[in-house]
Amino acid sequence: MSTAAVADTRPYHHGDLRRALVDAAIRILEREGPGALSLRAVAREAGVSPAAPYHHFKDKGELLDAVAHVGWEALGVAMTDAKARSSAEMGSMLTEIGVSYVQFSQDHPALYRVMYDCSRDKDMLPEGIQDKEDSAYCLVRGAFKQVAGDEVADMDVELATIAAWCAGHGLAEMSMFKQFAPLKEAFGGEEGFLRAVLSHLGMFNRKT
Amino acid sequence: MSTAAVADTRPYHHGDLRRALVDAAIRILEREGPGALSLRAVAREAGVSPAAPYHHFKDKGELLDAVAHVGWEALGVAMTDAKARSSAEMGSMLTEIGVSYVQFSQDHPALYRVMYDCSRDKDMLPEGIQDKEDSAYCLVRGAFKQVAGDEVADMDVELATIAAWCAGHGLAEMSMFKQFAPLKEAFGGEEGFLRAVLSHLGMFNRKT
DNA sequence: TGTCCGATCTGGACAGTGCTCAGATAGGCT
DNA sequence: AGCCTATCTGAGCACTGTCCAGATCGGACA
Repeated sequence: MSTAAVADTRPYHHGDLRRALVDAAIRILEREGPGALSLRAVAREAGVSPAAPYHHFKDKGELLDAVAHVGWEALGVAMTDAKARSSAEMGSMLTEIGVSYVQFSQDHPALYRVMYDCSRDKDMLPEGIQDKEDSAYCLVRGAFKQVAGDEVADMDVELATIAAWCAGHGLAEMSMFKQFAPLKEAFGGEEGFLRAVLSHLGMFNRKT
Repeated sequence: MSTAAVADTRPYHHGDLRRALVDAAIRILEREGPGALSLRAVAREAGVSPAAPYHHFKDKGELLDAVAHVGWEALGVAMTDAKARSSAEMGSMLTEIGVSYVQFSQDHPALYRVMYDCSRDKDMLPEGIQDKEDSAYCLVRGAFKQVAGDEVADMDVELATIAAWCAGHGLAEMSMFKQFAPLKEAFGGEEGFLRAVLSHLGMFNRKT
């Protein structure tokens, strides 16, 4: 096959295989779930031999890291949008951001799982993900600082941010299980349920 | 047979292999982590052929379900203990339960992960796990009801319980990442950090 | 322009996995 | 005793992640 490759879909030295592989992985993730995400399946989806990915990623984990990176970017965009959308009414900002976070996890459950599973030890992650996660984290903390005002200590803002992030992540994971179906119905769907739960987080410290 | 028929699974000619397999799995989990938990490795650890487990579990997932079942039982015990230990000072009960939950996840991270990963759809879980999870869930709800008193609607208690569970699970997962190391130090270790975060959950709804 | 180098890609191979199945083994029942 | 059934084994299938020797091609250098 020495000629006629010009107009064909694949130029045999792929233009940007790295990118194509990440795209293929995300496509498989959304279509068939995390269980179907094998390196060979990704190569197959990209129309390339099973060994080809190894010229762009050290191993499967590194591919997953790249996928996670894309995920964190998308989540950051969603949360930034939510913040912007709610800036008019200050008090609801945190709720809007929280809802957008959980909503993202519901819209892209497989991708969301990869974002947290991709590496055992987050300190070892390539800085890309850390950055993005960090930037989303900073976005939440910034919102807290705005809402809390000046009378609150920095440490409290920090802890509240962590607490909110944990609550969001926990709610995101729990919402993937179908257990809350009746409650969701009672609150007029997914979003209503999320808002209701979010608004009850304070009860944890209720004084008697 | 006068031992109250404790294990309903009848013993057979090579011992109680079902139980031995679950134990072997947990041993591998604690020793080498979830990545090393293959069905063949479990069989190897139990000193049995790779096909033997299939006479006691339909597939790998069913073994994992059995492992998760043991995990939920242990978690239930830990939380019940924490509740009993704190009953003197009512206000701290929820915090104590929460701390014991997160502590358990830190003490048995691999087991904890299996407890939530073992099945895609929690509604499809064998009733054993559902029961245990349910019973732990009821324990938390009961504590909330005690703390909140009578003036609070049942629905609010329900939502608060869910919120607390989500927060606990989120904190448990987040704490597995090493990112909070400096903060943990600032609060005198794991437990101090947990208590601090837990006590800040209410800030999520701070009014401005 | 022609030649060669190094990055890219392939086919084949290896060990390990989940799972199935025909047969071996050995308790417990009549 | 003799059978029956649950239990266990070994071989084998399709799949996986990973590595390797070689094929192929783009672009730099002559």
